[in-house]
Amino acid sequence: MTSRPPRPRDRGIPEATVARLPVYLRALQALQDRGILTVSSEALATAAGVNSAKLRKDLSHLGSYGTRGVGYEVEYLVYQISRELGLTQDWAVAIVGIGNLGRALANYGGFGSRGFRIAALLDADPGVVGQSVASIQVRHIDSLEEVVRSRGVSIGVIATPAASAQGVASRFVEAGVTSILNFAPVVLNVPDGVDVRKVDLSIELQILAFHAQRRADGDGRDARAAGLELT
Amino acid sequence: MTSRPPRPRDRGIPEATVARLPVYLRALQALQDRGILTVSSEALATAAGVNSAKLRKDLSHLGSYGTRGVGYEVEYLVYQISRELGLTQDWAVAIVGIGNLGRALANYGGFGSRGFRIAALLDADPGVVGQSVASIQVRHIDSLEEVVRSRGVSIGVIATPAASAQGVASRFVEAGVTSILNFAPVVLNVPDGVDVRKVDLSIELQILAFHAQRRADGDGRDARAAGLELT
DNA sequence: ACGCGCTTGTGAAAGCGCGCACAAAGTGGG
DNA sequence: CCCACTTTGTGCGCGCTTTCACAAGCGCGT
Repeated sequence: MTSRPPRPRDRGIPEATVARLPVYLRALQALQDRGILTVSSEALATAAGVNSAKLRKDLSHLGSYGTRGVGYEVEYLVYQISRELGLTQDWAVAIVGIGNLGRALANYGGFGSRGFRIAALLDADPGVVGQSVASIQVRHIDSLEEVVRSRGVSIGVIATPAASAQGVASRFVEAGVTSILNFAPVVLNVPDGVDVRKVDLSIELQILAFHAQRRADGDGRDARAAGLELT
Repeated sequence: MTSRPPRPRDRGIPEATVARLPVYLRALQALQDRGILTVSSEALATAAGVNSAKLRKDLSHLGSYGTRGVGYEVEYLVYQISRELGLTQDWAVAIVGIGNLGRALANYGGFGSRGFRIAALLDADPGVVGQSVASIQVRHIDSLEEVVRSRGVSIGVIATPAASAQGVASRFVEAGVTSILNFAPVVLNVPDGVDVRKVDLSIELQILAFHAQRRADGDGRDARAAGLELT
């Protein structure tokens, strides 16, 4: 709107677009690894599993980074998306709950290369505290506040059992963490201004089951015929 | 029109609603554990973290299971949602890739109680094959087809490294599995009719980082004013 | 029996996201 | 220099989602 020339990108990037940028970024990095310098929206869209028009519209929210008749320069686009997502800066992450899931997260290589640094691993179990996971020593949950402060943790990951999750979340918030990724199957209660994202392993399975059942129901008879009766 | 009284629910449930039903179900089961028999849309909506009007509209797609002036009977609603999601039947799940994530999934108690049964664990690593995880013996990936057939596996879970995911997916499809839950950070290529859902641990982190950066940008100064300077 | 208060179920409106289709813009060949 | 070809960026319409607001319905107390 107002100052357009010096500021091509708009601050209001649609949420749906934000959710896809990491997918594009990953596809672009894969292309980069293969030594590809330039890519068309069509090719990138295929690699990312989306419609090419959607891809172009998504990228247009960041600015006009393509060249008509040519496509997008891979390296440049990687940089622009990274910057937009905030991956050019360093994010200190603390993981609470070092069970199998916590270990899986700690060992997940993709973090380090994308601007995320695991600053601390915390657990309540004395048998786990002191162990070394992914070359990081697990500390007791009691030191959460101290760790957050001293290491500048800005993102908290909760991989505890459901019963402990709300308590951990509250302590994170109290300590000043405003971004939380929650793997526990509970709805967290946090004040405004705190951003919580939830990843729920079993919800996805249930959605799959719903569709599978739906397919099975319409199996044998025509799916459209089933839609005819009733209403 | 035809058989309406015995079949009040409509087949066309919006996708957005389906994605929320598991959340309602979990909230309801928590209420049930606390001995609560009846709940209003307002209370349930709060527990599930959604707007009450949205909740009512979602439930209305299943049928009229509430009582005006009173609310919803918890037990009845649990049954209705479970049935709609297909959780009253038994789903055999095979998990491929028994690393930390695969173990976390195998040990995740929530599955068994919700209609999902882990029918098999598979891995390519000879060092892992033969181990017992969650009281199930890990078998070699080569027996995937045999296992799917003999155990009636209908849902495949991929928890392998990215490089192996597409191969596993193709084998699942080949073996007749039409529902796949993918934890590997790649876009899977599958034929029409196969339902793939993706859970990506690092994408969620990147979305959090975006919002955190956004908050940080507008910090101190007015958010709108921040849009003026720099590039 | 009746009315009052509470809660559901649902029209209607507003908002958002998706994808088509095309003009604008750049490239390369002759 | 011009023309044919390629690919981006986006206006537009459509359908899905969310939210508001309220009529309809139910139970309870009197």
